[in-house]
Amino acid sequence: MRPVPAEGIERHSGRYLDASRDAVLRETALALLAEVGYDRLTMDAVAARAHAGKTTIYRRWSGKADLVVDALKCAESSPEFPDTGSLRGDLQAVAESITNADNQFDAQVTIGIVTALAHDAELRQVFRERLFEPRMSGLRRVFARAVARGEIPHDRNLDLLALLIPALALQHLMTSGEMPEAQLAQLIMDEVIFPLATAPARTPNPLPPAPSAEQASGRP
Amino acid sequence: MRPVPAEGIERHSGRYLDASRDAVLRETALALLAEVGYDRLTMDAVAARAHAGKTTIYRRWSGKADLVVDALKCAESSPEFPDTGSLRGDLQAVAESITNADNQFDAQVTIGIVTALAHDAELRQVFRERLFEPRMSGLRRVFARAVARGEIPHDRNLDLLALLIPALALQHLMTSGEMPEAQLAQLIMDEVIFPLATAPARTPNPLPPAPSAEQASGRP
DNA sequence: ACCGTACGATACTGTACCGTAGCGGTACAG
DNA sequence: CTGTACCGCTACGGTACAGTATCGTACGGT
Repeated sequence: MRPVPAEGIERHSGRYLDASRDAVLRETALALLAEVGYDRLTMDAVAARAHAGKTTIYRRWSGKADLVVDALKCAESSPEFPDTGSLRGDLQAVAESITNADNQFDAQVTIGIVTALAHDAELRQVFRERLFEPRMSGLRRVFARAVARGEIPHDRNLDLLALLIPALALQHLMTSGEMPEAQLAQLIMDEVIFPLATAPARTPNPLPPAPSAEQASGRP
Repeated sequence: MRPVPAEGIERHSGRYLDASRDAVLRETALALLAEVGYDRLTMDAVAARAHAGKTTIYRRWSGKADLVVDALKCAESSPEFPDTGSLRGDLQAVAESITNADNQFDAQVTIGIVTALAHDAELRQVFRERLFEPRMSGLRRVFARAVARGEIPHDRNLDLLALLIPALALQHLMTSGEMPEAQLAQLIMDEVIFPLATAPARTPNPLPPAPSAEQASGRP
């Protein structure tokens, strides 16, 4: 993501930047971000935990914001869910993945930058591209497979369906301080995601489909 | 919430604490909390905006955390939705309320304390009691009315249903920086909340109801 | 009237952090 | 081999903030 010299600074001769320190510093920054959040993250703490001098950090990044954004950009996520052959099996795998370490870590990172997200558009974009979208597309693929199998009707909005899972997980994390237990995750799958995904097409419902939110005037 | 003398401090004679300053300071703290978040909120800013001396603050509260928690405790919310006579009408009212000022303010406050929430159990409890639960019970009443009308089957989990609305709103706020537009709120109601609430009872579904999340062993 | 206290305003102390500079020591290019 | 620039480490100046102290003033019981 960042070539050997930091900016347009020309290096003439002598030693080059030790690329192995880059990764260590990025990982340390991310770990601290998850632990204490953006505002309480200090450069001294990053340097101390990475057993690095602060000079080594500032030789690579211009400051805290630059370091954190770059660390987020370089953190790759693993958003792939196995194809178990059925929607119910896939959703069970998703439910179990919610409690695993990677997801916990991402969630803590998310909590850590929420405040900064509120007034930093660049950070918001990085968050969406690097944390949010990868999770979402993994989930979307789960639902797309189920549509292909014929388990989900074609009129279903898969984006909306996928959106529900991280939204509920994050809310639970905020209100309880911990990610959902496997039991709650399973409950959400059984009582929200699965029924909503597999309910019969909406034509039999005794009301108009209202495809694009009509501005409701009076209602009898 | 806080009687005239701050703590067990006995006041003997002379002037009493001006109760009208309490409310002003609490409102100012809450406003700043919504604007900049807990970590960036400073006592100097509260004092300056309230045209008060810092002494006046510290005479009432022991510090920043105490002030913010007390301000949250004293902030009452207005969680009542009108009964329009139908679930669809009620949900439209809910959708519209999402974009109004009170809700916007509460959401900004929520964002402002998310980071602190992550490692402060007391604050988390106050948040749940004062911000989260009032909203939730307002929503639960909407669904309870619909059950009474016969619009929602009795097997539906109303808590889970109510949970979806703030979860999606908050996630949208985090990823986009703004609360959902009326159009998106309406879409959520039409495509998620309403179908999930009013879908026929789950017995016709080709799978067991799984009423209390059975620890899924192997699935064939 | 008097006295004690709240009030706003300002100044102050102590701490925590950011970002830079300087220290030996060391690795790599020429 | 020599010079340059990296490395970790420590120290420093500058700034921002929490919380306290102090001042003159305005109240309000007694």
